[in-house]
Amino acid sequence: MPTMTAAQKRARAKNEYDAFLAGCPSRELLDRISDKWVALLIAALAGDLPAREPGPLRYSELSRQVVGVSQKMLTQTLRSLERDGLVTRTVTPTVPVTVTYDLTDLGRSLQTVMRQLKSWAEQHMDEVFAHREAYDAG
Amino acid sequence: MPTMTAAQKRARAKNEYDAFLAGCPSRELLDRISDKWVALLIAALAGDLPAREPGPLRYSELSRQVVGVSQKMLTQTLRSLERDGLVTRTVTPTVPVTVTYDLTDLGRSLQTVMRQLKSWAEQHMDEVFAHREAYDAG
DNA sequence: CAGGATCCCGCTAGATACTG
DNA sequence: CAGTATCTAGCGGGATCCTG
Repeated sequence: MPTMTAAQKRARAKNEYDAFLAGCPSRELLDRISDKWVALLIAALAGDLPAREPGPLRYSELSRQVVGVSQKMLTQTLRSLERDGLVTRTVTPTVPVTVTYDLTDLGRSLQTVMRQLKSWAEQHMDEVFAHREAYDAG
Repeated sequence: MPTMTAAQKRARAKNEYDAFLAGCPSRELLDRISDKWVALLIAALAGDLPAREPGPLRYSELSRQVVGVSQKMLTQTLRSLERDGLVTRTVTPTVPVTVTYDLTDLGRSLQTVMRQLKSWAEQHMDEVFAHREAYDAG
């Protein structure tokens, strides 16, 4: 995520600075949390996955649960979540070293909201797909 | 948005097909609605902006309210929303032609959820930014 | 007015290889 | 095990010009 999007730069240049639409920090955050892997990692850590209880997970466990994530994106996303205070990273000096990740309270509060999004998707996807087919047919 | 992400292809290739994490339709939908302009357009059409009531908006009104969106992305995003049954597109044969966009009931139900996300961002951004500074300092 | 068609650039996800 | 480093291709998205 860039520090400032082209849209924001343009708005700034034109001196039309709209709080919600362009340069507002909450917009930045909205961008952040609507990231693909962010959503999945938070769900995974919250235990919001079939056959899993909430609790800390190790790096390798995460990479197994979040099917399809590359090492690069996993590390990168975890770092950004840690930076934002949404997850904790705990290193246990065993050999080899053990690293676990867990949600913070802040992270859990976010998860509550994210869960609703997931819920909406699950409830309405049939309807959306029906619309999509009708549109493509017409 | 691609029909199938690289992650999905990989999952399919490995025959590890996880419902929520890889190829599930609800995942696709989550991707869709976490789009930047989708969020903003829905908010705009819902009237979830300073000094605006809900109601239909014209193409040019949208492009003015959603600061920074290009014509291409505006059209593209509106089309996809229409295809998914989230907005309606109404053409009135005046000269020149008048086109208005409005949320459907489905779109409004989504907006309810999106609003929560926005709300979360607005309430917790200070905390997140504090974490961020601390992290960068350390 | 409401777009369609093109060109083109920057970013970034992803693959691969390496390491404490 | 839990990452880091490097390279590259692909495409999202912006700018620009054009039209019914």
